Amino acid sequence: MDYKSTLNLPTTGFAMKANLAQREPERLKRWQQLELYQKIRAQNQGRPLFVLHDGPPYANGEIHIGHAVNKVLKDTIIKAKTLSGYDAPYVPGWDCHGLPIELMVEKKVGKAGVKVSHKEFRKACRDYAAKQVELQKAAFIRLGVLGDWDKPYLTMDYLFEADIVRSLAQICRNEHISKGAKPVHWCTDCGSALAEAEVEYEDKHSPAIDVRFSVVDSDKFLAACQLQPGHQGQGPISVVIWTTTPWTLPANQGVALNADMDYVLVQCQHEGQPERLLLAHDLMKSAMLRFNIDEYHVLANCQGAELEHLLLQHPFYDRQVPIILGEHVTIEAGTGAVHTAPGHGQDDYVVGQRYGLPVDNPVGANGVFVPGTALFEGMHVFSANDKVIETLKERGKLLHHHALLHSYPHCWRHHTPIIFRATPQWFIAMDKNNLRAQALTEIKRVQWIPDWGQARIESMIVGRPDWCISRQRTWGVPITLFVHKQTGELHPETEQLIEQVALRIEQHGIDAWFELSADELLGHDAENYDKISDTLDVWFDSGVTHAAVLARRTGLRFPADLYLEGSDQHRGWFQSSLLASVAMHNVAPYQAVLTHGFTVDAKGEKMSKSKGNVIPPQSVMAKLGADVLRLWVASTDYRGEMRVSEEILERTSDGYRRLRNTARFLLSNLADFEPSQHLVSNDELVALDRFILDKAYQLQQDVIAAYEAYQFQTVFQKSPSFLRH
RNA sequence: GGGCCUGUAGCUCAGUUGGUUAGAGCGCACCCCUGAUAAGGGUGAGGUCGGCCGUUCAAAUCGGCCCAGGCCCA
Repeated sequence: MDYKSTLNLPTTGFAMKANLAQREPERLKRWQQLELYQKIRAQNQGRPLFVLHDGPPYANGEIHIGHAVNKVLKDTIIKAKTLSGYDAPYVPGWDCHGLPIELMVEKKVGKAGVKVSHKEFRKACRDYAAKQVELQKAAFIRLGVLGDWDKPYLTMDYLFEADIVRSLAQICRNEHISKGAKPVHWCTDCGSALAEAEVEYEDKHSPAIDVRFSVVDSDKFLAACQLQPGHQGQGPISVVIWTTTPWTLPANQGVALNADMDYVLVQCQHEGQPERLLLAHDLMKSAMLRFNIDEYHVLANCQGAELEHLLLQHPFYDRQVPIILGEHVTIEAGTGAVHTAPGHGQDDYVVGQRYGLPVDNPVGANGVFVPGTALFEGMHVFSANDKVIETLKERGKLLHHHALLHSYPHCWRHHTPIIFRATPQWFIAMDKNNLRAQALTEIKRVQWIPDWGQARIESMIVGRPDWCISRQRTWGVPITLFVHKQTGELHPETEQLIEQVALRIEQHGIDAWFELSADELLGHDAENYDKISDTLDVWFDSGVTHAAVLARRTGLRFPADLYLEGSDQHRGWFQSSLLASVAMHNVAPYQAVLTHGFTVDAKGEKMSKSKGNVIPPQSVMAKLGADVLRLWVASTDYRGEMRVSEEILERTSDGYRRLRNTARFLLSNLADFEPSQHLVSNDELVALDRFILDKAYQLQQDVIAAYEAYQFQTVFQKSPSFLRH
């Protein structure tokens, strides 16, 4: 006899075994064949719009687990919003220009302008980026992320490139652009700027010198040191600086001390003459030893901060330079006083900006002092070292001189020492036309999740220097400006000219600018103008996605409802997007910004290849399935660091099985349930049923509230808890 | 070195304005079931709430210092 029909056995097509690794790809294929994303778009048309704008990952390399976290969070929100009745499109994008791609391509085809033409090089970059996009796209699809994968946005699309240029034009029109100078790594053999990655450190012999900067007003100086009357010592007073680049002294504009460091004024005799020297307390002994001075005593102690703004005499030029304060001054070497040439050093530049010091650059592209440079014109910087030392000696400013072997940046191609050299650059000026203030106003209007994001980005905006948007690179969107050769002014028709260029770029991509001859647009006037050959910082590209995507595509909207990225983007994309958008439209490009933390290992430490604690998403998907990876993301509080390990994923997998089995049990029990026949009205339900229905309703409300607040870990916590009842 | 953030059972998380023996799910141990079976049920163990010092009648919760870690700078 067959008892099977007499028993209430589970009846369901819902398999017990998930077998995710095998079955997920089949399901994804079905979604694709169904054109599921497009169907959802069509069906939800007319519903309230919810725009989550995708921040473009950089198109280089396999995705790592951080990418997975980011995309899964976005996808979860998109799907939850869709279920809540919104039209929630998702247009993924990629960041395609920039140095990392150039470097990869250089390895394959050689340097632009050397082995291949710039045009061929750009073509190779475009092809390379396209391949990387496909690679990452496949991984994102495999993750189960639903979106417009057929029509993503690429910052290298011709139309996108044209819109970048148009955005620049608008920012120009709103008068936020300024031209300035900034020190960059410079190879005098290449005659060009080098990127960070093109610099290699090698040992080099340099002359190390200690130089006197005489105090201009002794009384004022002594008062600042709070020196007791009658114990003031005697002889000239100097602040002593130590440097290994004597050739940068012609560009000196200040002497930096550390505000919190202790300094001493020392009475001593040098070559028979009494004098007083200011040195860092902790470096006094080593300095005196170096100067070969045995007898000395301390006249006064003070902190660096007390000497701020006092004036010093430049050692060989007729100018006075201020004492300034900078955190970069340390007691590692030297005297505790740092000669500052804003045109020849990064730290010097930054601190110089703070004090409004001029960015003086007397050195030409070939490393030779430009005509008009007193004492040194026509000399190459490294051979000028001797002349500088000689000059200092003549004027009694040289305290000591010795040779030093140290690690020094070199050009990776020529293996010759490089210099820092200020070159003309384009900036988005933070304080021109109210940009910083308006950005800060807009920040207050935005909802920051978690809320400390606001303080974080605020302090960054308050403190940041002007945004240098120019790069001297090949694979980037050109700064399409014409500058008057004599006056340095932009062409009066700039706005209209840029639109003409943009139209050409729409047709032929960025090559259209590089191949353009100025007289095509300017006619006879071309001879009076320089056509800028700089490219834009890639952060500018991604910073204007709101213009090139949100405002451009139908079905989207500017500003977006939500931007969602890792917390590093407070300095990156959130900031570049905010500044670009405020510079263009005076408003933030987003209503809300959500950040997630970084993935770390079981011990809470950073993942790295060398530590061997990296968890590739590909292997998780292959072993446990994308849904387990997604459930891990959903179950983790993303506000802080997110821990992942084999064990954590195993636990997640356990949780997944439990959820799955419960769903199967419910489905099988409902297999023969016909609502029209079997539905029981509320007042006929037994108390236990009413109790559980109420519980279920409460849970539902909690879950909806958790989704609204983007707190997926709450959903994950509460659901199994309920299932126990 | 600076700004911001994190630190509650093996794992993931709750813990409301400071107030009784600090909770949940998973895992673990033991037991039961063996027609929901790569399942299910029951019982139980497990925590110096990162550390120290304060404020308070009372601190996981408030304040200070420190430790470990993360992001961004220097």
